Amino acid sequence: MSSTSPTTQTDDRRNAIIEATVESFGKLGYYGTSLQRIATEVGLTKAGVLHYVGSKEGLLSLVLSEVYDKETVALTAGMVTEERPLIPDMLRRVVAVNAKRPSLVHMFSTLSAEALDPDHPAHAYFADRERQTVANAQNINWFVPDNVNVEHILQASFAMMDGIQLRWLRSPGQDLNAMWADCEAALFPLPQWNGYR
Amino acid sequence: MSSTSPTTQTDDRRNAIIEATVESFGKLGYYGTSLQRIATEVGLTKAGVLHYVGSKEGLLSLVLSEVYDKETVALTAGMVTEERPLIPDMLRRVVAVNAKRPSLVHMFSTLSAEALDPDHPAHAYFADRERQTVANAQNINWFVPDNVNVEHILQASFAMMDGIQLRWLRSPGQDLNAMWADCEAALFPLPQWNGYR
DNA sequence: GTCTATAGTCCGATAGAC
DNA sequence: GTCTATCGGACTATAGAC
Repeated sequence: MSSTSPTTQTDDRRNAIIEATVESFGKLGYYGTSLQRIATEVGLTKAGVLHYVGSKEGLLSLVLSEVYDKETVALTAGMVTEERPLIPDMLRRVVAVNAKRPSLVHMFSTLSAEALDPDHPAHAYFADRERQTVANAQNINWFVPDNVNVEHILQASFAMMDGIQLRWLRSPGQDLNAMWADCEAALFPLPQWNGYR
Repeated sequence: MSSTSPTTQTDDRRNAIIEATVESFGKLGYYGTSLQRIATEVGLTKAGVLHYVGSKEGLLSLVLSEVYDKETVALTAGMVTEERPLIPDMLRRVVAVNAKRPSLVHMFSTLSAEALDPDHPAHAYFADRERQTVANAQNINWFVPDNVNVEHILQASFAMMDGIQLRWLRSPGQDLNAMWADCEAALFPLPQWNGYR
């Protein structure tokens, strides 16, 4: 073994393909994206790109699986061990992460709408993802005021987050964290949620 | 003048084109929809469809303008004259209308995500629509509890509605009105909003 | 690992017959 | 008003040279 960081050039290509794909899926969706576009972006031919991803659906699998491991799991799972986990606190952290990755949020927003159609190649992925997000969060022993329905507030919160992210992406120059702060004030009004957020 | 209902057959074609387009834009988006698909659906050739709509962008203008007049304006505008307009009440009415038009909601959800991209032919339409929705609602003298920020609660509510409609469309067989009832309970908690919803 | 070449299909749009 | 025919181009994917 002559190299300590193996296949660096191949990995660079892979990463370039992923980056270009995230950008294009966000902007044009899966149907609107062509292999030629990705190829041009990374300086290859169509055949060159296909060598890496096998097919157009391979592009999709690549970006979805790549992102899944790195983002979705770690965030909520990390709060299982906290002593006094607060829902508004968790939501604020998710938003803070997303605020730094607009292109990823853009891709997920575009694909998740396109994938409402049951025939879309990513439909099952997004349906599972929705189920898992709520299910994961419900495994935590949240510290909330009396008479609060945890399932309902989680569902409502994640729905609002999707909607506010769409608005954030539509109007450039806005601060997602600030927009969410206003949402938090509406979702967790202060007499009731004093000490719980 | 020999006919009392003029150009009936032409109008029928137009309506068939609109219906097929709403369906296809929802399922496949603007980029994913082909004139051939619409033509096949309404029993014409591509050239036949182009006779009615001029171009592919004409399809888009057709469905957006057709829907705009009939839906968006009437709903919130009608509450300006009410004596004691309630925000939760208005939202419930909007949801009730949408619950009966899943294909329209589907089209708007898909296109509004696709049109996040500033180069999308419907980008300006959706940006204006977002501005107008909040602006219209702010012209009403809502009856709300003290210490409630009307602008924030409206923005948060419409964002949540977008998100819950995505979830509704993703999982068939759910009742949108029931899903929204849970959201309403979270957004307008009962000690504070007693008598205001 | 990357290329060229090509197959085969589909695209939006136009011209012109009827 | 609807058709056929056609243009020029884009698409995914494969085969095979280097």
